[in-house]
Amino acid sequence: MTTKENFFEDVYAVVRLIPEGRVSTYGAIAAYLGRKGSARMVGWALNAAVTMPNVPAHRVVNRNGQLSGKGHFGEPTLMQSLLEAEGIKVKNDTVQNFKDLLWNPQSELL
DNA sequence: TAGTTGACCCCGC
DNA sequence: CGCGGGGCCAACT
Repeated sequence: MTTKENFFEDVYAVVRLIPEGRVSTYGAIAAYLGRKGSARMVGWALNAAVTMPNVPAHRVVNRNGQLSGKGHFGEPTLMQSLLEAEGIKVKNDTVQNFKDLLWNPQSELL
């Protein structure tokens, strides 16, 4: 009763630690949790994160900087709106200057 | 119970 | 340089 919930909570914790105006990637979070290569699980956790308040899942994008999960925010424009509201420029469902805004838990939290 | 899908990523052809 | 397949772990049907 603790395994999966622990994994979910862990993902939430990292996502919540993402600074405002920054973005992270599934692979980075997955690697930080030890599920390196299992980035899909991070996506699953974030899917459940929709029901979790205070979890800025909109700050989590794929390795390409694209808003992969924008279609899961209820409205396809919500994710982009939230990112732009934080000062992040989004164009064509892709984070501009993504490389510079990328926030890596393994490096930043270290 | 078993099969398929999924907010992904990497390698091979 | 473009396309396809495999790998990962868990949830859904």
